[in-house]
Amino acid sequence: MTGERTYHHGDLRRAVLTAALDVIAADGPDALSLRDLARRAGVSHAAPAHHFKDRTGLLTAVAAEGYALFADALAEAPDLRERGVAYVRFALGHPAHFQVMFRPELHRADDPALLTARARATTALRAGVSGLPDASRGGDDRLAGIAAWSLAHGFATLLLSGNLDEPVGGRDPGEVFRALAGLVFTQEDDSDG
Amino acid sequence: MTGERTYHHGDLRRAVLTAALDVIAADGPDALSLRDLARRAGVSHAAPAHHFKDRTGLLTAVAAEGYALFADALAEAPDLRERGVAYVRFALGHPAHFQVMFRPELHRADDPALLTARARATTALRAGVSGLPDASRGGDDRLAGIAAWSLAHGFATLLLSGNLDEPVGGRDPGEVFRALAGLVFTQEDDSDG
DNA sequence: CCCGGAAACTTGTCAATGACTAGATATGGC
DNA sequence: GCCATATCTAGTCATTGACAAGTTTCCGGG
Repeated sequence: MTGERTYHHGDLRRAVLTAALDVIAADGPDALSLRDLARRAGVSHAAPAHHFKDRTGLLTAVAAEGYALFADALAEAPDLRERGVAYVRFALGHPAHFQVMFRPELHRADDPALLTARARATTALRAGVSGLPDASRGGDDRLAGIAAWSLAHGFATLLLSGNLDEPVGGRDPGEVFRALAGLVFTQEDDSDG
Repeated sequence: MTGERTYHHGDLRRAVLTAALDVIAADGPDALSLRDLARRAGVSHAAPAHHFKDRTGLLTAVAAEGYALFADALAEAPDLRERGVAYVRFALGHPAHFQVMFRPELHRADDPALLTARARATTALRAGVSGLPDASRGGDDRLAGIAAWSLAHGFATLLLSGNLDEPVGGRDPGEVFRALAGLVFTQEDDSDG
């Protein structure tokens, strides 16, 4: 399978998508060039457009795939704190997806696949707020949700942009976030430990 | 002064910088084109390069100016909570600066002006952590600092990307953040109210 | 078997851009 | 008044995204 060049690539869509993730993870979405991806896949410069329409289409596909994976990752977390840990781990484990997901100006806002996947992720994200102990909520679920999301998102974002390199040191970021959450949301009991 | 076209613009550097801020605030840094800025300033397409070297140079200048303004804004805040409020207000009040500041891949990392301004902002940012009541710190200043920064940065970032439009509604984001901080850092007394 | 339509891919082209070079013009110190 | 220099112009090149039109392969119906 590797090396056979027929007129039909076989799975050009996946190949381009994967190459795009490599480039984005290494140099950010701005460095993405359709023509470069075509070269990597060994096809003509216009071939990718057939699968993604244009650059925005490709990035929209990346975002949609990202939100789908994100929703899965969040759904596996048992409680709010672990959801936060999963949030951070996803950002570090899928930096390309994550970066593109939270840059709406890169997307086709009305793409059906994107909307569906994002809705699923949003649901998974909100699911856990009611699990917070009362003392931490201060009686306002919505505010607590914003706080939790902001904390996880800020931590993940700062990590990805290299702004927390020394403070975190070599420690596992997931663990650091667990400590953060413990510090910030006064854990009285919650589910497990 | 408006309309006089001499060979020398007068203050092309400032004019290009200001135009750049407009474009970035409206359409993000990706939409920035040196040639477009030149057109807006009424000069030839290569004129901006003389002041900023290249696109990266311009964005580096934006980031440097942003960090300088940011440091000033943070320095005026009396305590940690207000520093967070100032953080959020800065992000919303200077969206172009803020966006560029936290996208290191857009900068010339070794630019002296950038390094100086960022160092000043970092100092201002860290200054307030020791002001936290003990119960909130959990004995770890560094962790509390990360928590505070993550919360403010996450909230600001999510706001700017349009992800908190409905939850925040029409309320003043600074006020919302004040509430967030009160919820998250169990305020026992702190300075003012 | 083959035939026709559709999907996948190629080739060619255009306008826009960033970067670079060389040259023209104004400015300010002396 | 004069010259070094900062500022700006004009011209060029390679790269890119987008689009149009043509070519090759695939696949299902007859």
